[in-house]
Amino acid sequence: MENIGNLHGVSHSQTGDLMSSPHGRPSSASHRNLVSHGRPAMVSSMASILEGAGEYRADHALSGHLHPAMTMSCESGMSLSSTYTTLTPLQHLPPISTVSEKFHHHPHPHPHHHPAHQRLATGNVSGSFTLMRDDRGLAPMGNLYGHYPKDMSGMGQPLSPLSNGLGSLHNTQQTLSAYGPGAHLSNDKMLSPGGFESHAAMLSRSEEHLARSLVGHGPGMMSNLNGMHPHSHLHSQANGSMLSDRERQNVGGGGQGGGSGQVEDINTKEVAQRITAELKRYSIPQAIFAQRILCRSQGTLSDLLRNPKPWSKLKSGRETFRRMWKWLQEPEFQRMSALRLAGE
DNA sequence: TCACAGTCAATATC
DNA sequence: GATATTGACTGTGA
Repeated sequence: MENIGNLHGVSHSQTGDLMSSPHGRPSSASHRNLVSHGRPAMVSSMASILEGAGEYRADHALSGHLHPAMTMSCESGMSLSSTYTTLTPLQHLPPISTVSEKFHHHPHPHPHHHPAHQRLATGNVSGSFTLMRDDRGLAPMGNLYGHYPKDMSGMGQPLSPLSNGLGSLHNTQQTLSAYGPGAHLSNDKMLSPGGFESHAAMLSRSEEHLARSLVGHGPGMMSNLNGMHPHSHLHSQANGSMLSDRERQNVGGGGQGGGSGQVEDINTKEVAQRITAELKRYSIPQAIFAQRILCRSQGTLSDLLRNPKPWSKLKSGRETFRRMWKWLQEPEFQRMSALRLAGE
């Protein structure tokens, strides 16, 4: 937490909103500990990042400072708006029907509110990181990459093995420079500003590609997804605010943007495969990802990744896939930040 | 009331 | 330690 948090004065009241687990099952506090486990040696780096996770929110204050979008993920329905800019309250993932609603802190008959749990913000996938977050995110990232030397070197290139578009996403990472004008990057080393521009074009293309591959419908789809257009998307990224465009669109678009409802069709199998690949790539334990990004348990994530149901057959479960999809859409840097922040 | 979907938590397995 | 499996629970809709 570092500095970033301070920047945002926002606190999410909402925390409460999402607090309860979707089903309100009586979970015990223990549950929240999930996060804590995840720290394999391999993931040491990640672990460091995620580490804080264990204590959800005692220091909520911190999180409060964070960009709302980030911190609250789960609670806020993830929808946080992700915005690179702090100022723009954008959009959001539509409240996940399930989660968001359920998370509403209304007095549940069930005792299970695990405050801790729910509060944990899981990353909002939607992303929303503001520039400031860069610092935080980056540092950890470096560690992560440590595991993957190759990848690192390849920052310029698609980090991910995924053939389709993830690579592009990764590239986006380079955009970091954009995000944070160098300011705090010192520690982050890795992201060399250099590649960013050169990759801009690539990014745009790749992202577009990715979106398509993941989403069942054609172009129309994209627009539906969170209201983002591949093209606009790109531009913004180049500027370091990739989300801003989308957000704007969402905002303007109509309400829902956020998403949750807008996506018509996501290729769940593809998303599952990509998520699996990304988790492996960065040595991110399922438990961590599930908890922080999806607000779900490790078992649930494992099942979803291994046995993804067709989008058409999903109901409330779509929300979980949307979150995964959203996460994939984020630049690498943001993804990591989300994991980390959520943990904090 | 019942069936189903989604999830959790415990446990087994790798 | 991480992941996969599974039984049980809860919410929703017919």
